[in-house]
Amino acid sequence: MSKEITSRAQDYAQWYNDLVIKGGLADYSAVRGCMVIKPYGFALWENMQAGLDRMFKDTGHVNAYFPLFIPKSFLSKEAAHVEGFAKECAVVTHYRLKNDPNGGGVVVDPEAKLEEELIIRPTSETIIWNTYKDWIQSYRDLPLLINQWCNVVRWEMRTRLFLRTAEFLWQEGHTAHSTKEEAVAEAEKMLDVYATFVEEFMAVPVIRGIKTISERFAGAEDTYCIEALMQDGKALQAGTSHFLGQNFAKAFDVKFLNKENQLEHVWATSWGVSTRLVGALVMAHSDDQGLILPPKIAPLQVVIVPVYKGDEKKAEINAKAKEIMNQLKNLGVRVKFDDNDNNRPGWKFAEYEMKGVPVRLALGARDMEKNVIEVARRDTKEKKVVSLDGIAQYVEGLLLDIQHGLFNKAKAYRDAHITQASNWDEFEKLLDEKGGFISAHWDGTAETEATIKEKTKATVRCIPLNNPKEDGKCILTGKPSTQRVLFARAY
RNA sequence: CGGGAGGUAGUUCAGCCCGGUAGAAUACGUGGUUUGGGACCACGGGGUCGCAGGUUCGAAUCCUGUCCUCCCGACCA
Repeated sequence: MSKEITSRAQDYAQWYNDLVIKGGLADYSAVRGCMVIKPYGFALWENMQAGLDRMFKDTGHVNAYFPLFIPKSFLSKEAAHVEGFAKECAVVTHYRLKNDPNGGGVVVDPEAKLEEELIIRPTSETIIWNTYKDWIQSYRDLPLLINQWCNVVRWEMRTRLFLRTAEFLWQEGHTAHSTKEEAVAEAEKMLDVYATFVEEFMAVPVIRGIKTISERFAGAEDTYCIEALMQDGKALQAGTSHFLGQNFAKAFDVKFLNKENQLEHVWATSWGVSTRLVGALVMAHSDDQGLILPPKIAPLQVVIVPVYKGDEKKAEINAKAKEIMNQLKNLGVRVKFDDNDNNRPGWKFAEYEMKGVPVRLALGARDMEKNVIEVARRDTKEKKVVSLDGIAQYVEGLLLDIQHGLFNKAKAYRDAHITQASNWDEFEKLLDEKGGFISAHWDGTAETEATIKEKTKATVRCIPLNNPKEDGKCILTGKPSTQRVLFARAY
């Protein structure tokens, strides 16, 4: 009762906020644009980190850590890069405080002005390439495949929990290669890692694609992306991978001697996903009762709720519940036995639904007599009475079913929301009435893209990889086009 | 950064227009009865009313400034 959630139909944005706050994922903080990630939300992020980190290691990457502060002069070395980030950088100008002589607490000590200001990293290309310069001499030093897990700061005008905050957590991979082909292959490989992770762990289907020039990363030659679709029909960029060409190598003078003993600039990539993934997860699966989390990354996969009638069966029920908990633990299932006596079963049912725990087991005296247990799955709300014999294996299988069920449901929704538009009226109508991705011809110019954005707020989300060629006419200008691209309104 | 709304008990909010002892529900603590979809009774603890100034005999209430949040826009992962 005290934790009612606004329905999606009533106010989608408020629904999302309610889930994040009432589901215990995060809190607002005293700092503008910054949030506190609470233990339950952080556990989600940790599970994402664990899955991704394993995949990075399996593809030959190692972790390192570079400074939070970047000398201002570094940022200006790559023209497009500065352009892209200059407007949203936090700058450190002083290094000391002192007591206010007027008694107003502490003030910045004007004596302690930094000779060169430090930028709090919005991303680390510059500091990393400045470092790589010293690490790379020969083709034998390549490829250099490094990732870092860290926080970054981008001073955003308008923030939303997880989706866009001034400070956020992410990983950024930065690699150096001896050939263009190898660097492009790396960028594509990491996009594939992201897509696999998001689909298999988060159960969120994505479209792999390439960004248009106006949407690509500042300083990149090509930006690859995975785009997901949220339940309100808006697209969300879930991860990006960039082929940086030799832009940063040239800006920071990073050269290597090739086998022919000639100096060449190295080829680069960078790629990242952030805590934004938590937002994507929430919006992809959840319903009006609360969160729905896929088993593979749910902090808690199973909860066991005991149901008593008086005290006499209590010890017996608890003993059995603990036995089931241990069986599940032995199978590697993240399980909790909630024997808290302060809340009644009904309260617990609602609470764990809000928190999105995939499977709930309820065990009472009636069940004990019949050697059964009630199994409820969060995604479909289906309840079933199942024999206690082999219950752990049953639950293990059910978790897999739920994982697949969530993905299939999200994919069916996504596929049903990729619609072709053949003329402008249809295009606008689809955006307003149906949402989702609109597959349409575009003349390939930035001007047209900008005009469409101005008129409809929709942008080209991506040109899908392996996009079929097809002659057609631009939806706006009627000029010739060789392929359809995906438009959508986006987060 | 523009427009709108808001900040009072852990939470949701009333009180503010019209200045005069800070309230409700819920949550929390204790005891008891309960427990198959958000239990009930009794007693109890808890708020310098976002913060800082000002007006006043007196400010949650009026004035000024400032910080933070939400929604809509411009910008963006």
